[in-house]
Amino acid sequence: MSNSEKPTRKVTSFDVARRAGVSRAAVSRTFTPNASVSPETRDKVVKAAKELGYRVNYLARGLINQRSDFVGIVAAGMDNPFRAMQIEQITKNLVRRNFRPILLPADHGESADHVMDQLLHYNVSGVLVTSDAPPTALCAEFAAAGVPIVLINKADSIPAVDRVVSDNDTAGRLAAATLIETGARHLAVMSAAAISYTARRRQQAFLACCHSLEADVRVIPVKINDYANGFAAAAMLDGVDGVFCINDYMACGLVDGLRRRGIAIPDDVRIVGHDDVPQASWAGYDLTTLRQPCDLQAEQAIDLLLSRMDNPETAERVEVTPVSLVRRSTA
Amino acid sequence: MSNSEKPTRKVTSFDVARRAGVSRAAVSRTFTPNASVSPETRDKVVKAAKELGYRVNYLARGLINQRSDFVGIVAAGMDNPFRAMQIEQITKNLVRRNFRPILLPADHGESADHVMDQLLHYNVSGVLVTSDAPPTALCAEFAAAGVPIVLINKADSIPAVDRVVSDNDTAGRLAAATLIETGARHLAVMSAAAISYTARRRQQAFLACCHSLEADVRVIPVKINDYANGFAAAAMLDGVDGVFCINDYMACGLVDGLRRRGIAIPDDVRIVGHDDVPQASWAGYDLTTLRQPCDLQAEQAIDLLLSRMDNPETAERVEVTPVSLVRRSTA
DNA sequence: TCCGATATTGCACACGTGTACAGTTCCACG
DNA sequence: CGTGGAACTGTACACGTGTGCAATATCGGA
Repeated sequence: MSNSEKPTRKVTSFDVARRAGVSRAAVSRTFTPNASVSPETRDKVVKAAKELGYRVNYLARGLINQRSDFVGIVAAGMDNPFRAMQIEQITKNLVRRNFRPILLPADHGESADHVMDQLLHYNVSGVLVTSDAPPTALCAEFAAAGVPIVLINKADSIPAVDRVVSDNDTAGRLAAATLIETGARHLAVMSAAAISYTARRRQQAFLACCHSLEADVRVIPVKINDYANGFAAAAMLDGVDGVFCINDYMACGLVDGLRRRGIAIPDDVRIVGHDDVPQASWAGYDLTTLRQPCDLQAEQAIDLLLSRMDNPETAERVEVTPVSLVRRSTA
Repeated sequence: MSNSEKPTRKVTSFDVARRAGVSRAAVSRTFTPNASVSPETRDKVVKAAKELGYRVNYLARGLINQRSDFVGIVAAGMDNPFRAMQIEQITKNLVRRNFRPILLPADHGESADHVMDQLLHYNVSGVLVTSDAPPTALCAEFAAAGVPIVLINKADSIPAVDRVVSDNDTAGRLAAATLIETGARHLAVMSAAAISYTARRRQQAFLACCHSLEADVRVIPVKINDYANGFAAAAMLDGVDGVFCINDYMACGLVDGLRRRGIAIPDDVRIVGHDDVPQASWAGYDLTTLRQPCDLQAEQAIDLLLSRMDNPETAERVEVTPVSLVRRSTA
């Protein structure tokens, strides 16, 4: 209908004010919660805004408010299906709470620092980190800028940085107990402990529990906790009849590797994974595993973020995500 | 070392200017590419900036430049592993080009509109959409605001909206040819054609090719193109010995469902999937499938975004992502 | 020495918004 | 009718930055 209106300047609150016959402040107040505007002027403003297609410029608002609606998510290893679940839950939760998630992949080594450095340019309200833990110096810069950081399943204590960790101790204990209970006598744990805090922690808990039960245990080292390494590790299981895989991603590989070699699951080898990835419940795997409720974990992490936004001076907190055993057919 | 410096005001270009003994404009020019600053003042500014921990406020910069570094990604169905790959490639590509991806999940019906509406508040440089196509009215608003939109694998033509679509025609043809070539005589295609443009298109191409070859074909309707529906559909294959699954996600379900019923693959039933998801190459599936190179697809989509940013007035373009057959053991 | 051209600098304005402050209106109550 | 207070409105400033314009400094050549 309307002709081509080339010089479509961005419509501002000033335009709306003029059209509604009020001051620009009235427009601002109309779109600011808990501001004082009479119903009549509000109506006039809303009407004019709708006619003009006006939207508040959140960048300008963030400038004046000293805080934006952005939350950074720093993630690595997105090939792991668990990471996909995690990111989905986190982003949905953030959007539900009216934040905008800005997602930064940080795979190759030092890029995590670089990428987080970028975030300091945007007045983000907070940062969630699921990749390697950022260096302490950088964390200090965020703290100085008043930007809370929450680490998910990562690393040891850093000053002024909150953390959410899944209950790795219980996980290790449950894994050992389940394997033994289902008949395993020669246990093993598979993990690239050097890489990840989580892997290291679960491995330790598993070993500790096995030792306390005086069970026979070995460590099967892998380079990375992924499918390929799990598959390859099937060749290194002589004399083992029960394996705890640090995550399901790797466990799927192990299952396929064992089948390829004609080894029966769970009769010859029992397997317990971790995470309860979607593939774990696929009929092809039907993996006994430890469920890590990443919807709850996302909730916890974002709660921590908000509470530190409100009072930044509190001591760092650690929230533990509960773990529960999901019994399926591999153990 | 330094004492607790509570009133840590955000450090601005003004602070840097004072410390370096220059004007604020000099600071701005130092951090603006292709600006005119002498090497000496630049050095002074850089030194002062480092000492103070100064970072350019990109929100303010975006305000003055009328454009931010943000690119919106609207995605649905993140449980599908292909979506995870897609998002990983897109975000990595964007970050490499110095954009910040803001990821908005849009699963439940109308929320895509709502979520995209939010983006108009942020002066985003562009939007990539992999969920359902946004309504035409909304697209017009983006066009008016000068914000390019690129649809990935979605919907039909919308004015001023560029698209990237994978080569669905070739996919359907290759699938049919491969199934027949490997001995199938009674074909079927599985897809929730009502839901998705891509599914509809691939199905059509497959049927057309079968008809032209005078092969026996059926359509097996499902509600959603996911694992569970693929698994359940294994019960509906009487007399079928070759199936084209619209995506690998569903194909994995079908494979597991058939195995459960004792049906041999590929001897009794041949299967061709689509996407070449990571699971397709897992030993447990070893799926013959059509590879859709989503790294290339991301590149194409972002190229379209950039080229429309430069000249917004051009007619809408459609880029086709090539598809290639990956022969594995299911066909 | 003088002059024109070039490189560099600072001033001042603009981007679009939130809100303190003072001023105005209006109403209820004495 | 007078008055106090509540509700509302507009003015003016602030947020942190990029850049046009004019002014100044520098330099090479005649």
